Amino acid sequence: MGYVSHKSEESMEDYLETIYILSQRLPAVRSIDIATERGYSKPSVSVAMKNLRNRDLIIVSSEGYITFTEQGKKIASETYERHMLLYNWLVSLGIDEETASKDACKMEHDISKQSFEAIKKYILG
Amino acid sequence: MGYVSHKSEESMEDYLETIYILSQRLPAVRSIDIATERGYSKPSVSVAMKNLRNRDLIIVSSEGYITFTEQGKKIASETYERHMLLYNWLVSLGIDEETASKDACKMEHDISKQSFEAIKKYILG
DNA sequence: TATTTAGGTTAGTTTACGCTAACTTTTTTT
DNA sequence: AAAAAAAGTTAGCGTAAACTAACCTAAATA
Repeated sequence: MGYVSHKSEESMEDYLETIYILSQRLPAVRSIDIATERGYSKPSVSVAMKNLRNRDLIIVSSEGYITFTEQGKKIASETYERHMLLYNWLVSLGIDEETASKDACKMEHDISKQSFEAIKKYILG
Repeated sequence: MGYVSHKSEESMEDYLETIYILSQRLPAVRSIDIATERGYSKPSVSVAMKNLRNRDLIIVSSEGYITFTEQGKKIASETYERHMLLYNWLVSLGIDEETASKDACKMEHDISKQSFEAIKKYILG
């Protein structure tokens, strides 16, 4: 019945990627760290974490520490890998780091697995 | 005061690109043609055209025929050029046409002018 | 100890952009 | 000429994802 949004998972992937990056930089990741990193309000992150929890992509301890589930880690690391591939490629083409990062941040959500693998093979081989 | 969406102009660019493509295929472009092409309802297109009109990107005649303003044509052709560049590149990497088109459709909105020019130079040179 | 600060949540708002329902007007068909 | 179809509009709905305001709890500080 009625209209069902076909919104992509862009926002979810971005959150997971942010957690992934922060967990390499910090001993533990909390909602507030994500809010600070992304420039979002606490409630925005709180709600987003609730959604990730409901989708079984993260686990939040009673102290508020965030870790991945198997599934969540898979999406996070894949998104990060896409980002780095596109970023490194753009930088190698002479794009400045800030622009390359911004563009990669957007493109990373758009490419199919097929295109990703093809680009990877093309760039690395 | 309050929250202001920082949504990109993706939807607007998509509509302009569709009009651009349809105007190469049809003698004249109407709202209904856009709705059919994109699989959108008439009201969705009607509202979108009102927005494009308000932004001075298109002109709609009293008969309902849609043409570009200078500005609108610029955005439309640039978006289309990005699409074709990315599409041709992905196809050249061995991606099937349908996947290449889908991916290009999304990526075309994401790359900065800088990255676009660099990719262009890289692919064509 | 009292107060402040930090972190998190809930409730309600905004904007974008799809949708359906219902209307008008014009054109086509019977 | 009457009815049906085609094109467009307006009004109101649903969802995602940001926001602020206001609240709670626990830890740090004065």
